[in-house]
Amino acid sequence: MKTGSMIFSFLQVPRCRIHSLANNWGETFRNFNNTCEKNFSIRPLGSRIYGLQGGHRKKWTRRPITTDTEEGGGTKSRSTKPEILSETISISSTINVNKTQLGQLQEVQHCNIQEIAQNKDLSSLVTVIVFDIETTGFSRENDRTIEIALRDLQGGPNSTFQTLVNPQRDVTNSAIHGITTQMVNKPGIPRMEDLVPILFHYVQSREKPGGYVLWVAHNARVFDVPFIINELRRCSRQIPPNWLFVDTLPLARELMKSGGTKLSATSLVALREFYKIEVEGTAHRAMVDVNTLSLILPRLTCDLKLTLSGLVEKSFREVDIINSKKKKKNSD
DNA sequence: TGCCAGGCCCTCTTTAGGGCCTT
Repeated sequence: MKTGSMIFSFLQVPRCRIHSLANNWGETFRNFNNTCEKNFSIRPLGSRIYGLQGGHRKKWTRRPITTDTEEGGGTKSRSTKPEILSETISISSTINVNKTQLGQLQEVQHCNIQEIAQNKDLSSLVTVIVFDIETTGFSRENDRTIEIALRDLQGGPNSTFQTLVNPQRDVTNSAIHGITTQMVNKPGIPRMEDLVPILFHYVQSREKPGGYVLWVAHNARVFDVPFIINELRRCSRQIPPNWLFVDTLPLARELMKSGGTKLSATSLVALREFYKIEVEGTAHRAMVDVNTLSLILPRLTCDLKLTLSGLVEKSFREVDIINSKKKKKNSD
């Protein structure tokens, strides 16, 4: 067994001006749970909601093996009361990459979505993670990821994960997201191959025993998921078979088509304006967009009367993308 | 030389084309 260890200080962000988000978050999920069916039991985010802006203050450091988890290790307990947090925080997690464990994970058979969706105890099996990536462009072949952020909607300690990624090439679309070549092309920023085992380990730590991870992103089917698949392939890795994906873009289309709403477009911005969601920070930074979508998701699913089971039924797997590609290739 | 992303959806369509959506 080979174990690689690394310290990942992936957040050094100002925890400030998030009071409204903290309130919205709890309120959103309370309303959502009250309105929707009981089996969609996402808990309100508890005590720790981290700053949403600090893109320029994020810092990756690689250090000798130690653990310093302010939020998650349980060594330091904090109030669960949402509060305005002004100090800069640093979260570190010891990442022990156990290749045997990861190998076992990949041996799990590809899941049957219908069977999962019909599980009576679905909420105890599914971890819902909203995620977003920033990239150097739209091409999954030629472009690279430069930032990744995700939020486990269960909330609680260490419910967010965010880092810049070194693409080992110039960033030519800084005007879109504000991430420059100088910010990511330096030794302190992890390359994708460094990040993947850490990310897998983090996600594994959020999974429920024998459960599934439901990844949610806007335009996930066409952009984020194929992009991630290609990134993993370049690292000789695969999507774990217990990962499912939900694309909120078709959900938005469904809502728009259903009529009775003033939703006029299906972009993330249009949805944010439609639901009157205010989020601190600049759009097109990964964590800001994650927070936006995290607030949109419960409202969107509620409007569509979608339970967790319904959401799982609308999910897709890596193999579905591969199969649809093959299908298209054969029909061309 | 020409292309330079790709899939979904709509319609003035289906033997197609263009807009939307993601960075």
